[in-house]
Parts: sequence; structure tokens; C-alpha cells
Amino acid sequence: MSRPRVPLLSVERITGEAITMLDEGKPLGINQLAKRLSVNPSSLYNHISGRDELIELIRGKLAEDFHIAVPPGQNWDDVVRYVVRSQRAMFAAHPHVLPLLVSQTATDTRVISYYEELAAALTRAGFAGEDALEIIAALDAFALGAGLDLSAPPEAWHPSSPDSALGRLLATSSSPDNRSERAFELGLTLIVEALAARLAGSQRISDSLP
Amino acid sequence: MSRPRVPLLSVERITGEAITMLDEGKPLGINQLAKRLSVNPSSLYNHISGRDELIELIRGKLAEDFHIAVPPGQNWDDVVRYVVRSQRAMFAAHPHVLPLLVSQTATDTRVISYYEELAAALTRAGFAGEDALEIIAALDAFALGAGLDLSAPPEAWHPSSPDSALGRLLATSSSPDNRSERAFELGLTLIVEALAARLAGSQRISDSLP
DNA sequence: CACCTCAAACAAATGGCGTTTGTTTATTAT
DNA sequence: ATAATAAACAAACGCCATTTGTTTGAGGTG
Repeated sequence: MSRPRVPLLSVERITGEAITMLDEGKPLGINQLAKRLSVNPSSLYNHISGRDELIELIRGKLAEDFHIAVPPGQNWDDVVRYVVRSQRAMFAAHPHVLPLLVSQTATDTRVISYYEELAAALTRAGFAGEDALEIIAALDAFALGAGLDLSAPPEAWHPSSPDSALGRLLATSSSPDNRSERAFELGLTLIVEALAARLAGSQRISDSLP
Repeated sequence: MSRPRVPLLSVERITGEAITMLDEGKPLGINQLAKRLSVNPSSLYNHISGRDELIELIRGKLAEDFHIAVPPGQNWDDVVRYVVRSQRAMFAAHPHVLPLLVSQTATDTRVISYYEELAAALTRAGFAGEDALEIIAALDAFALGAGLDLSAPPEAWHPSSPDSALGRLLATSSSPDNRSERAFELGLTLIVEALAARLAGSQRISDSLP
């Protein structure tokens, strides 16, 4: 086949099929992706520069799909919870994507909206400039780590001995199924609680750091 | 060359060279690794089953090198800080390793000591069984996310517009250099603070979850 | 309309990857 | 002494991402 009357491919179609592929648990391979698109592998390079760019396109597409519209008129802490939950929801919806994303630096600009929302809420709450940036970074790290918990299947903690501290905890544990979700909610709640407490005490965060 | 009088390779030598390789920023390739060891690639398979097992060996080796000896007689919150800082220190010492680790499930048993220490401290503090496990998972996620912040070079937040909330924060920011480190300390402090507050109020964690 | 240029497909080849197979030879165990 | 195992090598395999060169349809300019 030579050049078709209407293009078979587009950046959107390639990116979309790549995400579908990952969601099915298949590894992201250019050749396999081309096969799914009923196209020769080299044809993809008329639209994308390579595999790395494709991964960035995936990052951007997901950020776009999950673009946040925080309900207006919320307290700052509600906004924080909303945004961080959205971030994790994005990772949870596409668990196999995250390991790809962490292997290279983000360049797509569409990922920034999460941070914009957080910055606005924290500023409005009264956190000073540098403090707000650190809070954003800490929340980001937590969301990322919680997201990764979903990528890898249940890692099944094996205590060194059944009557160690961890062993006893696991033995008496009743609900190991969705612990990842509950741990995320707990961590998020703890961070927001501590922030609120500091705000109430008008204590500047920098004062307490070593 | 046939079988040498004294073996050229060992699991320890292979694992060690692999870590060195990663620390130099080189990708972990079996062929390249063999070249560094002045050996034929296929010789490695007399000692390890493949690349995936090598990654697990790396995980175990690092956990071993950074094995924790928490100073005795500490309060539970000191122990938590100590353990989580150790975890991040391990990631920080070998930034290129973490992206490999997150791409596959942990099987090496040497990684369990971190969780044992946390379990002991939290139990001693008085947290109920399932709560303690969730706290451990939340702390683990945070340490992992903070560690990943170090793997990828400074991601350089680019605000959508210079006079957006994020833009203003970044404009007035003075010290963007080691923000990752400070964000980690902040997040850790916040979590421990909130845990202490709950403990003081004798409020069971489960009560506050939706 | 004829002509040139660009775009988008293909086919084929390249070099690197992780891994497998078969062979040789030194060490260890029977 | 003989058999079994261990540890190296050489060579090949199939897969991967990517590059090069070619074909041909589409769009614009004279």
C-alpha cells in the first residue's frame, strides 16, 4: 500500500490504542502496537518520533482525560482531598501505565492542572509561598506512591517469623483485600489533618523543620 | 576458555557490578554487564536465571546493605521517622535502581525488616492491628513516592500562565534546589504529627473513615 | 492542466537485546 | 578410575525499536 486517500493513523489513534493495549496488560511494544493498528511499524514514525514520545503522549492524554474540575465553593482541605483522589483515580484506572511514566521525565504540559488547583487552594488557605510548594511536592509523592501500590499485584508481606510484630499483625488481620485503598485514604486524611492543625495554630511550617 | 580453576563469577559479583553500572547511569543490560565482567553473556546464566531475578537480587542486596538497626529505647515516633528516612536514604543512594524495582513484584525476603521495625513500633505505641497495617502501607507509599522524586531529574513545573496561582508561587520561590528533600521531611513530619494527635485523643482510626 | 512538493504508507535492513542450545573442560563425588 | 556436576565459551534465535529507501496519493503553484 502507498499513501492512502484518508490517513490511517493519527497521534490520537496511536495514543489511544497504546493505552488500550496497556490496560489489557500487554507490554507496550511498537511492533505489537502497529499490528493492532493493522499497519507497518515504520508507519508510526510518520506521526511520533519514537517510543519515548509515545509515553509522554500517554501521560498527557491521561492528564487530559482526568482533567479536574473542582466543584466551586469548597474549603481548601476539600479541594486538596479532591485533587489528590483524582490523581490516584487516574493511576488506578490504568495501573500498567504508571511504571512506564516513572521511567522517564515528564515533558507534556497537560499534567500541570493538578498542581494549579492545589496551588490555588493552598494559597487561599493561607500557606506561605515556599511552604505551599513543599506541600504540593509531598502530596504528589504520596499520590504517586499510592498509585504504584496498584500497579504491582498484592506484594504479600511475608513476616520473618510468625510471632514477630508484623507476623502477629497479619495473623489477626481480617481484611487484606482493599488495604491499598484504605491506606491511601488514611494517609491523605492524616496529611490534611496535620495541615489543618498547623493552620489553626498559625504555626509557619518552616519553624518546625530541623 | 573452558571451566576455570576458580570461578570467575558469583551471584554477589554479578549483583554488585549491576548496581555499580546503574549508579553510573548506564541502563541495566545483560550483554553490557557481561562485558564489564569480562565474560560471555551466557555465562551469567550459570548463576542467575535471568534479568528479572537479577533485579530481585539487587532489591535484596540494597535492603541488606541498608539493613536497619534502630537505636534502642526510642519513642515510637522516633522509630517511625528513623525507618522511613532509612528507606528514602536507600533510594537516594541509588536513584536509578528504583524505576527497575517498581516494574516488577518484590519476591526477595530481605526487604521485610523495614516493615518489622514499623510493626513493632506501632504496636508498642498502641495502634490496633488493622490500623497499624494501614499506617505501614501509607508510610511505605510515601517513602516510595518520595524516592521516585529523586530518580527523575527535577521535573521543572511549568505553570500554565505566569500569573496563575502556581506561577506566583514559583516566582516568589527562593530555594528550588533541594525541595524534594524538604518536601519529604515535611510529609513525614505531618504524618507522624497526625498519628500522635490521634493517639493522644485515643481516637481509633477506623472511626473516622467514610 | 502540468508540475513540484509534501505526506503517509510500505518493505527491508540494522544493531542491540535477553535468552537458549550445544560444547569443552575442570572440579567433585562415587 | 569413572561418573556427574559446574562453569566457562561460541553461536544462534527471536524480538525489539529504529532507519533507510521507495512508492504513491494529495495539495498547491505556474
